[in-house]
Amino acid sequence: MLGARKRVCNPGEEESGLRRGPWTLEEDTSLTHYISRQGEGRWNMLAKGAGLKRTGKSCRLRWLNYLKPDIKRGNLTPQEQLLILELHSKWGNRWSKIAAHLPGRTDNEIKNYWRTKVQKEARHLNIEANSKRFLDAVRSYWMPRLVQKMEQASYSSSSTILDSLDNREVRSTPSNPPVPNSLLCPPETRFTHYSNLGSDNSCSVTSPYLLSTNSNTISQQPDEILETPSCSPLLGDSVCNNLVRMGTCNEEGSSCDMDGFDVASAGMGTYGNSPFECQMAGGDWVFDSMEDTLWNMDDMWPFRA
DNA sequence: AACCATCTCAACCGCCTTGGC
DNA sequence: CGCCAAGGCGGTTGAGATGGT
Repeated sequence: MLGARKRVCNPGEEESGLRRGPWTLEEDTSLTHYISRQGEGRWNMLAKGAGLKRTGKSCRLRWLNYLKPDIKRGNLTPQEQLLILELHSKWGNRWSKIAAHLPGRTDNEIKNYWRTKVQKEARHLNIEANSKRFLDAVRSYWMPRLVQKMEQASYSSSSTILDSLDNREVRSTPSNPPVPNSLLCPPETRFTHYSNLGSDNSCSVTSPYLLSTNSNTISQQPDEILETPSCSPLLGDSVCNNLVRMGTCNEEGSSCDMDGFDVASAGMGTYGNSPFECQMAGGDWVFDSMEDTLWNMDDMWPFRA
């Protein structure tokens, strides 16, 4: 991990006597010890009490984003990425709200992930990151692959996905090229190609996911998708189990209820009952572009070469 | 080896909300 | 009601790490 760093306009102490910039080990220790004795909150008082020449805000941020014991380190798992994508599609840049559904992850981390990975991908595709177009592309292209990878990991290992799925381990190789659609998922999560394009360039399908082989832009009805219930059988037991382990699902009846969000709606299963409306939007460029960028940008999308 | 470009992410900024008075 | 302080949140920055040439 990168060391503590910070833009330092005026390194060291300011005129006010307050320190800024990277935290020292001593400061971290003082803060941690003080909170372990006194608890969190009243940050300005806490800063004084701990003998820190920092603002209360700075202490709070340091604690919540870095020092808190339950903070999870390391790459985001496919499950976590999937959740972020879907929750962001539902809530937008409500980072703290999204983070609340990812145990051990901070809003800052998720925000950074979105900016460095997702927004960059959108730029590559020349799509506005928060646009419906990009959301459609994510849902129909990125999410299915995350689900596929979760399933693969579950099938291939008795250990947890969380343990085994470092993104760097799932890179495509010459023997693991972009997968034909029919092989993308286990049967229960297989995508349905859409067809029957009408003369008006619209179509409708019923499919757990929509993966175009004829490279059309896809749109869908977010509300319908987001209201679909619970972990469906489409998701597969292994993935559900891992989501339960994450605290994302509850075990009873494979129901995933998270303050209105359910994992199935996170592109993991019950798209199947929602009719999709798809429209042509200028031909092949989106998915052609995705093929170019998604498969070639290492570590950017989870299934990259 | 040196240089440059790009990426990562900790930390700050400023605005908004909340709660106490 | 208004005022103020504290906390919370999203946006932004930039130092250091990393990769490419």
